[in-house]
Amino acid sequence: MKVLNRKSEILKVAKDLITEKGYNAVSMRDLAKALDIKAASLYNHIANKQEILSTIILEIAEAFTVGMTQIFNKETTAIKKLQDLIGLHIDISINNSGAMAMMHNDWKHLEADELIRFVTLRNAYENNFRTIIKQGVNQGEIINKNPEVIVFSMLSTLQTMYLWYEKRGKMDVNILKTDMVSVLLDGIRT
Amino acid sequence: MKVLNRKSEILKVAKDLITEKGYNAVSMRDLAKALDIKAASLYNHIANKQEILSTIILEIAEAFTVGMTQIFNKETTAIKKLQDLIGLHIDISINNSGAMAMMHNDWKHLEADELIRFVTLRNAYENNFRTIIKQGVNQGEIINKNPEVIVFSMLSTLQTMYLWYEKRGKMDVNILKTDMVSVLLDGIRT
DNA sequence: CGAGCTAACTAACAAGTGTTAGTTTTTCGT
DNA sequence: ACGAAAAACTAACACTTGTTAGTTAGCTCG
Repeated sequence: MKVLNRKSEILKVAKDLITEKGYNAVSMRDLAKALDIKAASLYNHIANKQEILSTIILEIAEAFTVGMTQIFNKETTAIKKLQDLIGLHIDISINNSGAMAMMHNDWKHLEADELIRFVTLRNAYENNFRTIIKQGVNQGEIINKNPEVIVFSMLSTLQTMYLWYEKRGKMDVNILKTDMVSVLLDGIRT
Repeated sequence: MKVLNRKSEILKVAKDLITEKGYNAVSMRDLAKALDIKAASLYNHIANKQEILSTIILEIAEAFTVGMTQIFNKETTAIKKLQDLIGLHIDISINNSGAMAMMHNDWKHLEADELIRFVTLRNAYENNFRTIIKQGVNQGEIINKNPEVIVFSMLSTLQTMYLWYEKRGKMDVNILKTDMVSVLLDGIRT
């Protein structure tokens, strides 16, 4: 089988390094050294440092957008949509923890058009999430508290899951999904 | 009244700048310019750049440790302790969003002893949290799911609250507390 | 007034930054 | 085995980084 082309390898190593140290703390020379080449050689494969950041972050942001659009447009209850969203986050987080970390920590180092694009995607995602919650409230499935509290408490859990999934002995994905649904929707009290 | 001394002013401005751009993206010259002085003048007040980071992060980390210790040692139910912890996070987050952001984003740029101290505090905090959850499970107050899922879903919500409290029209603190307790303990289903 | 302290300044350093130009080596299909 | 394409190299650029040394201006208090 043909292996990854060089650009993909560079992005993979960059992902690991930036996840560990942060975008600004990884120099092009650091990245080159990790690949056992010289910094100038990187420019045969990428245009500049920003491209590394924007490629990785926008790719995963768009994966979330695709997943959200699909779920959002289903003809089903708000609760079912939330269950699906939890599943979506788990599936993506588990296979892309590096990109998740970068999206979480380094999005603010995006520049110009790519920053705008990212923020637009993120806002659209949040708005869809909020709309689903409000539908659930209107249809009596979801408690009538401040929807912002609900939106952000669910989202912050889902968005930082990548942080602890790795660390805490990778549990079975299906068990994780049902546990997560149970905790987020029904709370933790007996 | 005597105003803040110069060092406190510097730390305050640094907090705002670093919150917005990240530790590595704020140079000593940036910080100096925001204070209308030259970079070299900063060194009359602080030893080096690290001191800014460690002072701010360790101060707030220790505030959490103090609060946790108090709550942890109370003679009361696990549920009551969790309610108090939610209150603790809200109280601290509301008045220290800059420091919260730095603790969340920039702790990995701490060095040497201060990094060790921070990680130690954070681990101790998490362990106490986990212990409370397990006590609750043993006493039948809390559902018998994987405690890790419960610990991290609560903690990630609490730790990123600073991100959205400001943005979303600062709600009344007491309402926020009861809503948060309700969502985190009893879920969102009717 | 004048000593002492606080807080600012200028000038410079050594190291590290992203990036470019031009060149050489390596790989690979024909 | 040969030519082309891919991927590496060396050398250098202009600029930014944290930090130090040495000096000066302004305020307070005896």
